[in-house]
Amino acid sequence: MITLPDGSKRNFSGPVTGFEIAADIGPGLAKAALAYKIDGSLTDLAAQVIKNASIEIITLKSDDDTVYDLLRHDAAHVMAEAVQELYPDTQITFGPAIENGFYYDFVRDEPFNPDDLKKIEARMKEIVERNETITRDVWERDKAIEFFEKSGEKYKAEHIQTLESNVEISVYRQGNWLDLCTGPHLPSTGKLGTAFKLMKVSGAYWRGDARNQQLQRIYGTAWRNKKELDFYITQLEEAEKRDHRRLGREMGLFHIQEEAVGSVFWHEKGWTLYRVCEEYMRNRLTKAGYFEVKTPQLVDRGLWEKSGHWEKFRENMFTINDDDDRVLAVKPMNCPCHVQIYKQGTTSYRDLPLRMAEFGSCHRYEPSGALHGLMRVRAFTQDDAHIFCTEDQIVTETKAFCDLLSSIYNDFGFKDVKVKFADRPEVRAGDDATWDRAERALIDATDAAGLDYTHNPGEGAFYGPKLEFVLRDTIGRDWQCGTLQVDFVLPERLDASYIGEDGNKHRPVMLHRAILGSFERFLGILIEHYAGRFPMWLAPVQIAIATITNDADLYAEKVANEFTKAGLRIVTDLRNVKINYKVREHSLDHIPVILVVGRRESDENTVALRRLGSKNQEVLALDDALSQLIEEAKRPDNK
RNA sequence: GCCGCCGUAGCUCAGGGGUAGAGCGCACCAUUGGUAAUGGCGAGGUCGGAGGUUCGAUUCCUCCCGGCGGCACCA
Repeated sequence: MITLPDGSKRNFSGPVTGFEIAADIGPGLAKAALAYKIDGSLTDLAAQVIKNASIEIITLKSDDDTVYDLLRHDAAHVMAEAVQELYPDTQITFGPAIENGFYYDFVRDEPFNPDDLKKIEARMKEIVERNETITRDVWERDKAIEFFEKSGEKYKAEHIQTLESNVEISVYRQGNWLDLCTGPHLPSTGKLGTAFKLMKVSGAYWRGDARNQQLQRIYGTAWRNKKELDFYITQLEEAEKRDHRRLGREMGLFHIQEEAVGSVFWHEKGWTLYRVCEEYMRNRLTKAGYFEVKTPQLVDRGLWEKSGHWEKFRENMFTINDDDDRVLAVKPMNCPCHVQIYKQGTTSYRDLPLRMAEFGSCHRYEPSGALHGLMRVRAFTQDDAHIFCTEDQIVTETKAFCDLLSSIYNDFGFKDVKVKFADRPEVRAGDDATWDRAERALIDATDAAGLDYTHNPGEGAFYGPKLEFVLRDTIGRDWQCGTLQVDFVLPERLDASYIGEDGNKHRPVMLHRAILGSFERFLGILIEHYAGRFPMWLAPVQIAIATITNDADLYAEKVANEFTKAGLRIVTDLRNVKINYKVREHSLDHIPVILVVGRRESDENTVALRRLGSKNQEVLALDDALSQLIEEAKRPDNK
């Protein structure tokens, strides 16, 4: 007895395959069937159902994820078959479906180049054309190992050996090619269709470990039809247009050059954006009870040895040998310096919590391959702060921090924020009892703050567990920005204390926390989030005042003066070019508002207001435009 | 750091063993115009750097630097 998704039932006298069920329902379905689900688990069409079950036939029209996984996994196999046909000296390893596509990792002495990709893609299409039947066999473990050893597939053989002994060894065959694989797969290579494209070659380590051999990975994308493929390609092109490195150049925000790899040259407009964010943050922090400090860039290695950084973070630190044979490190973090400020004088329990903030300029030696525009730099500024408090205060401080953080993300236009709880890593400072306490405290605080969170095991900082705050941008990408870390270790190592109610010395707890993370990275995210079209309060230039003819110059200057006096950031465009040209230029510059003034406006004391992205304009009295735009341009913390 | 690709004008890119070309931008001239490109004219390049092969290298080879895409890394 088989139950279909619509609730209807069909009887079969004995075991049947998915294909037979589909055929029983109708020839069209039999032709379209790709795989089927038995009681929800995806299976090859050729597999049999032997008991009563509810089943669902999967076709190209079924639920997206399942179909894509099938197509993409098959695409990986077809690609591997093509590669081994073209380059017989190649070994296969793994080739899964991934988001938007697939990849396969190969072992081959010669590198694959872009020309090879074209050839492979063409061969893949031939294999689809051949419509090879895909069949599944179950092999004995030893036989499988022997087979792969003999055919020179060392990695496959090695992989089987690492599998648990009770794991079924299944092999999928298509034409003359076969692969060790758990499946499921399409019934034949023809079902893959041709809506796929090979995208790029890269290196990848065997089992993801940099100590292992590096394999050659070929990435591809695969879709249900050409239309979807084209849409995806177009999307990639659109994403490229909002790339912050491109917008940074086009909008004159910043640049990076080879004499200062990993460091940013902020141009006037970019620096304006930066300052707006910094002033906004400073104001929010002050209102939230923080005070601001500034600590040295170069600090003797002795302090880093005490803090544990010299041991745990040495390879990421820039160091300098001064003339007196001292070794100084350019600070990669601000925490040890903050403890030094904390330790000046004596602290009473009455002083706690102390919320010490710094827009701390840090340098870290990041691996060259990791550098990426503003997103990953070697010189950056954190919106860093350390809250020195008692253990009892962790909960309220955490809650207050979470509230502050969501309010700030909201102001920047990020509504979707997720929280991850990261607990003790393998390499850590402090004993297990301390970690138990720290993790307990942070979980309690998180619960008290009413946050939903997911677990991120083993990803805590070396000195304590942390909350990671992940925001999602307009095009659905996730960015980890904020963090809150509970630290019982550093106060101990650097001997920070306070005098308690009982008159004795106690250790404070340190909460390390950041909201934006680094200004550089956060601005990169903002640029891409808004695709350069910033809301008024962030826009480096808020208003362009453009004249129609020189008759309006005097009036335009008067308008400009009014807006400048009101603190708005404007440009005045009196050039002798057509208004169309001016509108185009300022629109391409992503200036949110263009005020056009001509003879008419000059006579009537008005402005013609046009917003970025709109073709309409609105004529307003100058005073009205002024008060309206002043209101719109207010920083959210001043509203 | 590793693998692959790339480096030609400010930007985007073409070219290719005989010292370079387009579009946009920029400068200048004309044009004073009503909401996303007015027309003309001109300047601008040690072809990433250093070696090598060659009569001759921007072009071919080697090394270095940097960029891009992945991988690894990301307190």
